Amino acid sequence: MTSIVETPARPHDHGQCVADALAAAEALCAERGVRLTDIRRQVLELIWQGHNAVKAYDLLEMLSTETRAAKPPTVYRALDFLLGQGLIHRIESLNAFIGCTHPEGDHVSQFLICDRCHTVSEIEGTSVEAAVRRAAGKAGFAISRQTVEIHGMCAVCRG
Amino acid sequence: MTSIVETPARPHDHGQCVADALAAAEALCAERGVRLTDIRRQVLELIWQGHNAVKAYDLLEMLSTETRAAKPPTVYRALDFLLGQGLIHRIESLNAFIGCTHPEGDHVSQFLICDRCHTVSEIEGTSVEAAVRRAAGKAGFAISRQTVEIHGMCAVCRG
DNA sequence: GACGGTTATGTTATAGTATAACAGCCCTGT
DNA sequence: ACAGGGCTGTTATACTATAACATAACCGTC
Repeated sequence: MTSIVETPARPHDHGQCVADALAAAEALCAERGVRLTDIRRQVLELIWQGHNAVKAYDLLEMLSTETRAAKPPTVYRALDFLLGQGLIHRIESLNAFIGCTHPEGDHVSQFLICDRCHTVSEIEGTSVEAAVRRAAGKAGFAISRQTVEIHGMCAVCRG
Repeated sequence: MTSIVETPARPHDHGQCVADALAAAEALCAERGVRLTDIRRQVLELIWQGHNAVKAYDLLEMLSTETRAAKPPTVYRALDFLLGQGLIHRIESLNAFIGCTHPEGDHVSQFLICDRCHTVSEIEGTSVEAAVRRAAGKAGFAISRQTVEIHGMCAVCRG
């Protein structure tokens, strides 16, 4: 079931978030010579409807019209593309996807996930990453991908 | 701040690992007054067949005999029990399960996952956790659960 | 040892997540 | 225009997980 969760998190001009994200996506794709097609842009925009993670089948439903039902590969292909370009992240512990807040440049993905309002925010700063790197280094382990997902309750929900 | 990482990929007496894990599970369940039934023990033992994460439907297959096929709820219930008792962990990024190496006492679960040999090791030590806690604290975020899964290549596979 | 409550397992069905494989269309460069 | 590659449509299916209800096993009490 589709449910676009209102994010109680700090009020802000969310239209601006969406506009910024889409503009950045346009620019990056142009720069890289890849195509941000209609479907891909639509999916990205739908994911950006809030600061919460969105599930593939909810996107599927949102993409469907009265006359035509979108099918899974359509949305999964768009998601694969957006993941590949670093425009979205996958939240493993939710089987869901969220817009990346700074798609220019590589960065690890580390999230604070509020289990009450479902807001997902990226952890800023490098200290967690540095600690992970040190721990991995000690084990002689070569990192290729980090998944850091912290569940709990955000400041707003704690009141 | 030391992070001791186990290196299970190296040769070792794995029978001892399994025996230790089962003995610890017996002891903990007895102490807590919960029942480590046949199915639960079987599932735990199957998960401990190696230091790699095991998928639910693989367990299902391993539990099935020629005459009788085990069904999903059977294995998922056992997994739920084992998770609840802290005897196994779930690896979100693999949809799979792995034996916990120190089930006594609470601890966060943080893993190094080799994408070549599929060995999963727990990161011991508190430095990553401490960094996560600091980052969450800065955001006023109350942690309830951490998922830290680092993919890459282990020392054995690199060397 | 029968009884009744609780916990565990069996069984059927279905929900939810994701990809394979092939066909056809559209963009782009020549 | 046309050829090639990339994108989308479509069908089918694999994989992951849970709901709901029926039956059986355990356990303390009488």
